[in-house]
Formats: sequence, C-alpha cells, structure tokens
Amino acid sequence: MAKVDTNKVMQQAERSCVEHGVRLTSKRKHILEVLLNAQAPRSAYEIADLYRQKTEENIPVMSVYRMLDFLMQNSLVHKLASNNKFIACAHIACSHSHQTPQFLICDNCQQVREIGVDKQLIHALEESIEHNHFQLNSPQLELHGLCETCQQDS
Amino acid sequence: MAKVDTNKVMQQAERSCVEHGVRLTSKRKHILEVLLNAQAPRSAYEIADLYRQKTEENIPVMSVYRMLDFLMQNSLVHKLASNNKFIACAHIACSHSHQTPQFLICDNCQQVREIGVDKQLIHALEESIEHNHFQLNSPQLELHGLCETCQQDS
DNA sequence: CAAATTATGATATATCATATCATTTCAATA
DNA sequence: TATTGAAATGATATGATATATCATAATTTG
Repeated sequence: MAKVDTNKVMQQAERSCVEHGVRLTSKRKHILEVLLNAQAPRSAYEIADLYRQKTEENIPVMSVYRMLDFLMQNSLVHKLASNNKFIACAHIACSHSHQTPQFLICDNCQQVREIGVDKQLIHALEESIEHNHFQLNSPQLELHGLCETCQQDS
Repeated sequence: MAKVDTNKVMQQAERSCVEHGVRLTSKRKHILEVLLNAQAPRSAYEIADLYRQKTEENIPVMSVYRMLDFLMQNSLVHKLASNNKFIACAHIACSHSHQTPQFLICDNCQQVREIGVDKQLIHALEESIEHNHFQLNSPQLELHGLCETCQQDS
C-alpha cells in the first residue's frame, strides 16, 4: 500500500521467480502490477476489472484466481482472509527473507499496512499456543482498526 | 467445540439475554443449539440445513444470517473470518467476562479451540501496534495449524 | 518438431452474503 | 382487551466470492 517503486519491485519479483524456477508470465506480471498500483486490497473480480482497464484485454476471473494462487505461492501476493481481498506483498524488494506477514487493516479507508511484528512477540504467541498442544501453520495476523489518518478525521 | 453441557449453556444464554434486555426467541435458541452441538464451525447455509433437520421446519438462510448477527452481537456466537463459518462461543457458561476471542483452527479436522491468550501478550501486541500509530478495534486472532490429534495422525 | 508440461480460456455452478419489502409476533399501554 | 408500534421473521431477488472441469494455447524439453 505504501509508495513503492513498481519497476524495482517487478525486477525483484522476476529475479525471485527465476531463482525458484517458476514462470512469471506477462499476465501474471500484469496482475501483480495491478495490485502494486492499487491503493487498497482488491477482490479477484476487481482485479479482473483493473486488468481490463490496464491492458484493454479481457481476462476471465477464473484465470485471475489461478494467477493469484501462483503469486501467493511465491509470496508475491497475500490474501486477507478477513475480507476476501488480495494485496501485493510489501516486502518483495526487501532483501531480508520473508517473515510471516502481519496486517493492520483500516476499517475506514481500507488501506492496509503490512508490518513486521516483533519477533519476540510472535515467538511468545507461538509458545502460548504450544501450551495448547497446537502446531501453528503460519501465524498470519489480520488486525482491524483505524489508521493514523482516519483516527484524526474522526 | 469442546464437550459442553448444552442445557447449562442455554440457561446462561437466556439469563444473559434477559439481563441485556434482548429477546432470545425460540428460533434464535435453535440456531445456538445447532452450533453448540456441531463438531466444527458451520456456514450459514449448513446451519440452515441443520436447523431443518432438528426442527423439521424450513428456515430461510436470510433469517439464519439475521439470527447469527443477533447471537454475535450478544457474544454468544463468533464468526471465523478466515473460513466464513460460525461457532458458538466457548465461554457462554463461564462467569468471567468475555475477552476478545482467539481461535486455534485445525486445518485437518476443522475443529476449533477457543483459547484465552495471555493478556500480557495481547497487551504487548497492542503496544507494538500503537507504535505504528494504529488504533486497534478488536484483536480477534485466528490461527491455523494442526490440533494435537491430527499431529499424531500425520 | 513432437511430446509433455504448464498456462490460460470458457462455461457452469457452488457457496457466501446482503438489499428490500411484506408479514407476523409480541409487548406496551390506552 | 383492543390498538398500535416495534421487533422479528419470511419471501424474493440479486450480488459477490470461489471452485470444478474440460478445452485450447503456449512453452519447454528431448
């Protein structure tokens, strides 16, 4: 959501796909670009519309879902389960390895901030969960509230 | 999900609704009972089916959604955003006041454990989020993984 | 270039959810 | 107790999200 250098991010995305031996096709690239330029999370259907605007080509929603799956598998896109929308990973161009993403979702303006929660804290959370004999998959947290701007406006 | 004394829970639910001056109608009760007897979270449409089995009466899904809204407003039911299903609150019959619920969702058997995460930890999480100038609504966490049983089976 | 694999298209349909207006039920009170 | 107003529920339509499946196209690889 934050301002990003799309070109740089796309280059890094390509590099990463090459490394992993997967194909970042031009359609997949368009989908990722759409999300990088979006100001908020988008649904698959919204993405299909934006894709059409961007490329003047029609794209079946089915294909959008498949491409989103691909992008998610390669950590380029995340899905927000709490509102069924998709968002470009905020850390594609970062060198550090991807941690589990944590999202702050503004319920007013819908903007999302992808934050790195303190590792210690996540660790503590995991410990607490182990006490319940539960084996965590990936602790993606989605936290709803108000962003700084929307707090001031209200 | 855990074994509960349905009667006791229902009594407490009624008491709680009386206290709050809201009506726990018989249909709403049936919905809650369906969820209390369910072994896993259920979608609104599944709940409608279970309702029909239980009462041999038809119920429009629209009504189910409304009754679920009512039950959620009164903290008797929670919605799991990550899979669009509903679950009876595990703490209806507990005396202590309701904290924000935290869910451990088994991705194998779908069972859900509603846990109380350490308050300190939630507090720390909130602090960490305040550093991002974000004002949290309600930190309901949904954590996916494997329950004890399913860990052993795999 | 042929075969195999991967990606995408097309179509249908399942699943989840809300909007809206009509009807019924219930409780307050005149 | 009859009236009435509010709350609850029903009925209908439709929108939004998502998956299944089979067909076709593009790309890689031997």
